[in-house]
Amino acid sequence: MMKSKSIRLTPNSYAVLALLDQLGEGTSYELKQAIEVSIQNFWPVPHTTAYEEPARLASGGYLTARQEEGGRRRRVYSLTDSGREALAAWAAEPTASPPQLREEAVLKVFAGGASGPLLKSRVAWHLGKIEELEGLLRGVRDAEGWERSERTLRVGIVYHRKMLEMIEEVAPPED
Amino acid sequence: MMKSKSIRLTPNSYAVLALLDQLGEGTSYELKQAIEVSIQNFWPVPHTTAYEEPARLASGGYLTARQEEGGRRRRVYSLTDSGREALAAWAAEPTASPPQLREEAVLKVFAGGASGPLLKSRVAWHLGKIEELEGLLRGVRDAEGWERSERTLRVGIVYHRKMLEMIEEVAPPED
DNA sequence: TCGTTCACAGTTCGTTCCGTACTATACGTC
DNA sequence: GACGTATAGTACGGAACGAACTGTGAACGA
Repeated sequence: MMKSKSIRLTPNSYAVLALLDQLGEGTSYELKQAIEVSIQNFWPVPHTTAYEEPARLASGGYLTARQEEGGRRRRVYSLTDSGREALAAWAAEPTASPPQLREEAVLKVFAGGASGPLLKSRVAWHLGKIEELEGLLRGVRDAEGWERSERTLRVGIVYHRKMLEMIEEVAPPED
Repeated sequence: MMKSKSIRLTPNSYAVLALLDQLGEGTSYELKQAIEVSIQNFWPVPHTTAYEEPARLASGGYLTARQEEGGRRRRVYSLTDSGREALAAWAAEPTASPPQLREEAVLKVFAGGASGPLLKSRVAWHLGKIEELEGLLRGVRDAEGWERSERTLRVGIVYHRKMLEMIEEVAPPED
């Protein structure tokens, strides 16, 4: 029984727990990669989270770490029972904080910027995103244990399509 | 000429500058209120920003503060030329960081939570949001100098409609 | 007219988040 | 076996954040 510091679990914590739950176990780097093909699109985190958060979680007793043998001797994390419980309890609550949107572009328009150029690159960006997600989707489709990523990728694709529709509605192409 | 510390301007800084530009001048509390009816929907900030950020901006020479006479003797902020310039320069750049979406609910689903209840309250939330924004829109429509708020409110309404469509598409009501 | 209450206004503070910039390791290539 | 480079990982400071708290003034009843 190791004594574990009491830490506060934030949404970022649960994100890491959920990812590790899927992976079974993994290093920070693997976490980072998993983030990129799964939650990044609806729950953005900087890559340092994949290094910092597991350490925090381990100190709280939610993860165990074992050292890899060869090579870089990286730490491989996996959930403890306590971690699994905490994750399940959180996921089971049917409440969630409302979605947040951060749109620097709209902020610029609000500040008096011209919307035209911003919109143009925004459209391109959404199109690129859709392609990217469809690529990831192809890669993930027949891999075992990635059903959840698949679902979130699909949601992502629909989301970006809707955003394109929105842009068209609020600012019909002039020319 | 006061000496002013060199500070880094973040999107939050520009948010405050833009608001003050619209208001002409204002106290932190007025800023806070303005935030709630304007940028909060596409650029969320905690209310403490309305108190902390103006102080930071003033220390950097982008705002001036004068003391109110009676009552609480609150500080009333307004833009300096430097502040106006910085704001204009930022707004004129046609680039913006990509939009970010934070969806705790999707994170929960990803973590194995049931989507049903989450979706239900989400739909209700979007509907409420639409009503709220429409209310604000009515209030703002014929007020002078609120054209920008109006525009962003319209975008907000379309946004929430699109989100409702998205929910319907990815999770058609079962019963 | 004093005290109580309550909504409004503002502050404090510790933690978490975040991005930048940097360092280190493995592995291929010449 | 040095060199380059893609991959992997770290350090760190400042900003963002939210919880909890404090202060202020106006309304009201006693």
